[in-house]
Amino acid sequence: MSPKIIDKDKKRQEIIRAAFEVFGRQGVFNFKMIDIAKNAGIGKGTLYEYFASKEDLISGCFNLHMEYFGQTLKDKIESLSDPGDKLKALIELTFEYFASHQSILNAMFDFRALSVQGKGKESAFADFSVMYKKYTEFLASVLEEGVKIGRFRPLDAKFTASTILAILDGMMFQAVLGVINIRDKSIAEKLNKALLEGILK
Amino acid sequence: MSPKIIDKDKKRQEIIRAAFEVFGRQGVFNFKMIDIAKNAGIGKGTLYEYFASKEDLISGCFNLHMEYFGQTLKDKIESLSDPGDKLKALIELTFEYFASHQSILNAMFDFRALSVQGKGKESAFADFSVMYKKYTEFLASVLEEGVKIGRFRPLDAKFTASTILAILDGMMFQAVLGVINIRDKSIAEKLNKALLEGILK
Amino acid sequence: MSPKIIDKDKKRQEIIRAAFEVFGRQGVFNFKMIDIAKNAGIGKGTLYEYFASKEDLISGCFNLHMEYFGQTLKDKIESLSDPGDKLKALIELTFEYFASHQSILNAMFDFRALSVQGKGKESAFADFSVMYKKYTEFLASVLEEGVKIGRFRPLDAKFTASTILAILDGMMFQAVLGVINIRDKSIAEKLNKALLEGILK
Amino acid sequence: MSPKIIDKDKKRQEIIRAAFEVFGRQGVFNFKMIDIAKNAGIGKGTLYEYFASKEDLISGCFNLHMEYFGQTLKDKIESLSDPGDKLKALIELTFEYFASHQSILNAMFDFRALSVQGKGKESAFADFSVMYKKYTEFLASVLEEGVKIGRFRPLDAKFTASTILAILDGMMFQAVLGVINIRDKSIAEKLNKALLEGILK
DNA sequence: TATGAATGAGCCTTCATTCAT
DNA sequence: AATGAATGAAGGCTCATTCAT
Repeated sequence: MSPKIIDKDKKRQEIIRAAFEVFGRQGVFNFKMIDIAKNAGIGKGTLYEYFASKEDLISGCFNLHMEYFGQTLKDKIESLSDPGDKLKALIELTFEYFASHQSILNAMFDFRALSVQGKGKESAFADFSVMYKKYTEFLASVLEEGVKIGRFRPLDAKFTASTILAILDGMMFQAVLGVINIRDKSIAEKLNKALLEGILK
Repeated sequence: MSPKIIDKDKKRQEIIRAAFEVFGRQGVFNFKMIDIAKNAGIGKGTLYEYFASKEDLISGCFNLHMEYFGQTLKDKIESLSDPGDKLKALIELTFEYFASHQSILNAMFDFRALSVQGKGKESAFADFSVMYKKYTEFLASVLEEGVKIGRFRPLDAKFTASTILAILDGMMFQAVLGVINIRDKSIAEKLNKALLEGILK
Repeated sequence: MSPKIIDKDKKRQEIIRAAFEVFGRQGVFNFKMIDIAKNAGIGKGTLYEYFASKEDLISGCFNLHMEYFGQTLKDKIESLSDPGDKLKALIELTFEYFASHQSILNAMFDFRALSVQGKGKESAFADFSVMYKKYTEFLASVLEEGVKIGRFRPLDAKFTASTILAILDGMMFQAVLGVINIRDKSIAEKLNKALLEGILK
Repeated sequence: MSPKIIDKDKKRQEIIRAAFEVFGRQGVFNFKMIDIAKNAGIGKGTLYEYFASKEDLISGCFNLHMEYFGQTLKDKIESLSDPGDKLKALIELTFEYFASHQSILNAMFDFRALSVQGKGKESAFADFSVMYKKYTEFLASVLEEGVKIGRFRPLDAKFTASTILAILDGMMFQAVLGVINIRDKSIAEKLNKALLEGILK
């Protein structure tokens, strides 16, 4: 019975939520610690009870949501057996997830910039490419499975996986730019149709 | 049109070149003005003879290369008449351009982050989405032209254009992450093949 | 005079003991309140039940030990009648006291720095010079007594007292620096011998 | 012809001078960088053109004056040949130096506190005990020389050197406390007389 | 009484920009 | 035109102190 720990965890989550709001408004490169504190309704010093530094807070936000997004995908997709359904679900979930977490979506692209160089040297951001590799491999395994059971045409699984990820990624960025509307369900549908018609036998 | 003006322009270009080197090394979010001055072999104050501010320097770098890249595409593509060739050239040129300007590629993704919000309020970066729209429209017009002359199957030109851009964009990012090798010519080829087989009659 | 008061006093002493350990390790200028709380095995807030402020805690530590040291000297010296023995005892006791309270010795020199200026404005530290004057006067009275009864040669009591104190002080500092070993009994002996041979008839 | 270097050095000295004034007023433990900047009549940022950090400034001040004091002693004492004169000069010079640099004297005792522990871990302050050893050895060599040539009585050179240093040190501290007046020339004289009468044959 | 989570005043340090030379 | 010394606004982080439990 240690309610303090539960509170601590809740508060950490609440800070991360507040942080994403700030990221969405001011960007991951321009926000100040005080902005997040104010947005979370706490004092500046309190932030440092939950995060060791500004960088720790940023990577904490990133890690939490990558984990959460990954888990969301995993849970849904593992419940499906047909590789075609899996592919479809993957695309739909990605659109849905970021459609309902617009502020996280914006931040993701800042995280990507952070992950590539600069401060990210030794930090958790080094994992961005690891994450990409993992997703590509997962996608490739779905594709290979589909090919094996004769559900998909023969294809270069690795290349196709990479391409699908690229499309999703590129689309997300266009959503951030406001060029396309991620909430428009027809986009995911059209994408699914195009991909499946191009891949399915 | 005195020689001085030419010198000024040359020096500006030289500073931009030096800046991209620094961006590639330290990122667009972490570099200091002094870094670029040193890299360009000039004094700190001299930078301000050529750029009004740090932000002006960043957007100057961005704009110059977008212009240059756009011109490169335009020159090549306008010399072609077949929409299929145009599409092919677009993809190949994009890969080639960034394959031979790796440091610019890295910086582009930082520019994107900058363009979305934060400092970008009033700056030249607001044009990032404008540029995207322009490219999508251009691509769509190529596609529509191809459809009209019966070279491409009937398709949703706007959606397809958006998707192609997304693929290119996503691939570029994977290159930055080091997950794919942009210099590998077979990638552009495979992409072309897939797209054209999916689009061509 | 309830038992609670006794407990309070005990705990205060215990905190002071813990504080000196911390002083010895981290110095009187760098320690944090939390360090002492942890070292005393109590909560941060509890410190403030026993000391009104950080400065109060520091001066509390200082005062307690000056009192204790003063009392130790007094008890011993008042039991002696011969001024020569008194002088000898003073030197031996000083060496012994700090030899067996190394961490206090270290802290004393920090206290001295504190006492001179800075925070010391209104604080108990202003008494450092008062204490010095008192000791000099006491020492001078011993010397004068010795001169009066013909035990010491005629001498400038005030100056000699000041010099003896200076020697003790300077030696203590060399002990802190690790240049001499305060536990080496021969030092106090040599000092005594030199002083007494120089002072005694 | 590089006047800039000369200026830089001069300004560094000027900052150090201003710093000692501040040390004397506020102590080495309580001063703020802005205090020194204001006292030197420069901007806060300018300090960092001359010193890498607060700690660097402190140790810079300390080192400069130890060097200067050491040089002052050396110059004078090496010009003398008689060990008795050397000893006399050492004492007089020490009193004179700190009598005319009261603010430095105050700061020295803070430096000592710093040197013993805390921040001084890896810093230049670790040299305080080295300096002490050097002085003790120098003093011992003067004493041994005096004994050898029959100017001094036989004595324990190391112990006597240590004691003389202790007296000087202790006296300086009493001066800081305001218990004795360092400008009172009779003190150095009395000390010299006492020492020489005790040491000389 | 004991606690430790919360707080914010305060300070070191950075760095874009200016301007005298 | 070119420079770099000087600047000070700005912001991350610390830590003594408070106070609700």
